[in-house]
Amino acid sequence: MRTDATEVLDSAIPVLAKDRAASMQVIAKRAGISRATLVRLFPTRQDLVQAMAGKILDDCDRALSRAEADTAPVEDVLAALVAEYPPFAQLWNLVYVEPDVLGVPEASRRADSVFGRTVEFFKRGQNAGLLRNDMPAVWLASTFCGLSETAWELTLEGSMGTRQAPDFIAAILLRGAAA
Amino acid sequence: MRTDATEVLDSAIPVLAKDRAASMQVIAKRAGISRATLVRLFPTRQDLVQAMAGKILDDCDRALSRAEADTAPVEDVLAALVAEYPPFAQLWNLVYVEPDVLGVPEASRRADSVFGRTVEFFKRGQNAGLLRNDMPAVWLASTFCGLSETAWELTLEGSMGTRQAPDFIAAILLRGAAA
DNA sequence: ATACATTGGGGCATCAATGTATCAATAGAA
DNA sequence: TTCTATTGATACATTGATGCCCCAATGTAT
Repeated sequence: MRTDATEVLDSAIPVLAKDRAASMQVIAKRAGISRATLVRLFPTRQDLVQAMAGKILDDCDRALSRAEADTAPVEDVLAALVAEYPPFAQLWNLVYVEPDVLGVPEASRRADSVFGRTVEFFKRGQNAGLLRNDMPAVWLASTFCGLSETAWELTLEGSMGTRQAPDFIAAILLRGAAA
Repeated sequence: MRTDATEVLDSAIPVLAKDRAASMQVIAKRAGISRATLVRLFPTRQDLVQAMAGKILDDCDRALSRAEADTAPVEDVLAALVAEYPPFAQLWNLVYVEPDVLGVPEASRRADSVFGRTVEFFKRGQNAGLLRNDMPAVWLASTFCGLSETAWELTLEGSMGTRQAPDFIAAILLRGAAA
């Protein structure tokens, strides 16, 4: 039964989200494997963290590419992007904080690139008249990522259902919390 | 020139926000003091972190007490609370993540209490008809804290002015990002 | 059934951060 | 100026995580 590296990464993400200083021991236990096997898959902690970041960035990449290519009305494209919020939550929560990522120029550059594309997408929303034009797109993109992170944590914690999260993000993002 | 513990804490907060694993060495340097002095002020790392959490919780406490006692229209009270967003951003960013806080029952209990009062305040906003009633108050309170964190990070990073932050939070929180 | 590959467990050296202690330099009050 | 308190610098032992290695146990393919 060969262990699947991707599954290990998936189980490691919420662990590191809870405690960024979680030891390899703890991460392995949560993944249901021994520390030895974990080390075999990811020789150093940096390798693990960067693989995680890589996976998250890949997911963001795919979602953004779909959004960029989509020719449907901007509001529909935005809804589709919101439906794929988890990697953006993780981008905000892990990638953009972990020193092992920011310390490596190449990984850091890639993270910036992904976020830059997110900003561009929100600019497109502004130009289409869907999003407010009185604040820079960077703020809007950050709001999206931040809301995603909030929703993601609420689901991890249990006070929000996974299926409710996209609606929550879309509702607050577009209309806010006013009655 | 006796070193002021509060100033040290204030300078330590953004450092730990950037890198939660920052060493005492780094924290001391950022505060402009030697590691020896830092250790004298806070004998263990736990002492430092808990003092930080204590200060943040105190600030939240004060802001909440003012909001609870304020008899002005709810929208004005909310605006006043939003104007004091930093401690809530830090609550979300540091207190609610640091194992050295969550691990200590008393500190953890206090954090929960503060957040509980925040939720109560948003319930009040719902009952007054100001805030939407189709989602639990916990979601709204989390949204507020999350938006505060986003705004705070944007100011730390430099892409948002300190004076713009409250308006940003209030605008998104109430009306969202739609045009 | 046999051979091969992968895992789990344990031991061990290393390293960085931590916590503790000491002492000279210096700022501020008497 | 003198005395006292506080700081900065340095050294040291301890601790916990890490990275590396080996070997027995287990699973898988031929």
